[in-house]
Amino acid sequence: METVRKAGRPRAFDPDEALRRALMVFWERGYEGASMTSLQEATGLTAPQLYRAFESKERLFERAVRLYQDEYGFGIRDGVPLAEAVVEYLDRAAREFTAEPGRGCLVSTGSLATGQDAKAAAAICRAERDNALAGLRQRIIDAIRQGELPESTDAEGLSRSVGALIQGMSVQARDGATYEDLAHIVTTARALLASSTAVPAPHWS
Amino acid sequence: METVRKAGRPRAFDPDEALRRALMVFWERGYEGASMTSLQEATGLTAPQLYRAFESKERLFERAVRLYQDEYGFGIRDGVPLAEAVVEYLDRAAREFTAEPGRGCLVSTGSLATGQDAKAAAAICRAERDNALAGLRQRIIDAIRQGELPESTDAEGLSRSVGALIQGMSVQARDGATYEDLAHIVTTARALLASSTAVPAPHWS
DNA sequence: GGGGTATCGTAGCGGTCACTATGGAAACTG
DNA sequence: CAGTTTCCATAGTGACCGCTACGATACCCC
Repeated sequence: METVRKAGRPRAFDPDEALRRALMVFWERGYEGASMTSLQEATGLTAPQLYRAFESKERLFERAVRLYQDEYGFGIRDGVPLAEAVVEYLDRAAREFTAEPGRGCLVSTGSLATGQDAKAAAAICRAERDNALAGLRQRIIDAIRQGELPESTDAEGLSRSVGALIQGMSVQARDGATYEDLAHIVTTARALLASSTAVPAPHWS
Repeated sequence: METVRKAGRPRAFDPDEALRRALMVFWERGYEGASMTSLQEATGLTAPQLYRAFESKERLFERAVRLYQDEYGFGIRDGVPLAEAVVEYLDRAAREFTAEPGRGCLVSTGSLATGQDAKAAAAICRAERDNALAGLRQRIIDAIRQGELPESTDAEGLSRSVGALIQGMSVQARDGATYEDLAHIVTTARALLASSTAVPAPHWS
């Protein structure tokens, strides 16, 4: 996958590196809180450089969300009982949301606004949230079908609850919660899952 | 508490009514999404009228949050087992967050941004969230002390989890979830509380 | 070298933001 | 009545927003 040489003056910066830095700004400040000026400062680029490379703030955010999913995103792990995988999922979220103080999740809390500028960004995040929730629900449905969870399990309720815990952890992380704070939520959720799981709970402490 | 007549031209509008309408705008669009222009349109007032009555957008928001707590806020009910009261709390939140489509909670999701303008608003909301979380935790600690919940209950974890569910429900409500959607979360939380409650669960269906 | 092309840096676009200066109007007091 | 006080409506303010026009510059191909 060589970058093909083309006519014209070559650009004097690495777009991937710029995107990575822009992501950090969006992650820290949210979509609306990240002004183009702050993005220019973080990337060390001028406005036209950013616009030629990424077209608009909205598209830049879209790319940043995609990079976020690729680099920092995570899903429910396969090959282990679902209850265990979900707890791992929550724990990884708790760690990541608090890796930098006051960070949270780019998708969960990076854009909830209904301002004119942020409407597109909010739609992007909403779509990602909806997608994650749907995937989680499907995983639970499959687990029920395979006898991993009792027939009586409310897949809709369990997926929405786990999603809500993630989103709530993101809010609390932005409010300054540490990993130790959020770990309490993970532990509580473990109990919830254990109580709704037919198979005996694994040997975690 | 009569409003005392004073010298000077009387104002031609009802500040309480204006505040009430401003609250609705903040609730629907969040702090940053609610521009002064939109607030003027919603209240039918001019900018100087709003500024004379409320000093600044930030103070207006502060007053709106206070009115929100007074009019729409709710707490954990006394006089019933805590587990039941918490479920009621969650259910009322679910109903309120979805009473208007895409509304959610003013305090939970009305301001998470770190933009320059919204910093004060974010601090107000964060303080309210911290306060609510502390109150919830205290209620749980008291319940444990009174034998209503088992000694082994993790008060920090339970309060943060319930708080996270509220915040997550707010996110999902803003994403378009209906009461029926969120009711699944309430039901799931009921199971969580039942499993961690020493006293037998009440006779709800 | 010359033409084509895409980037560069400078400078600034129109628009919206929260907010206010100003002068007149409407109530009070004495 | 005059004097005082407070609110009214009009018409802006400067700052910042996302974004771009423009002429110069640096690479490719022929």
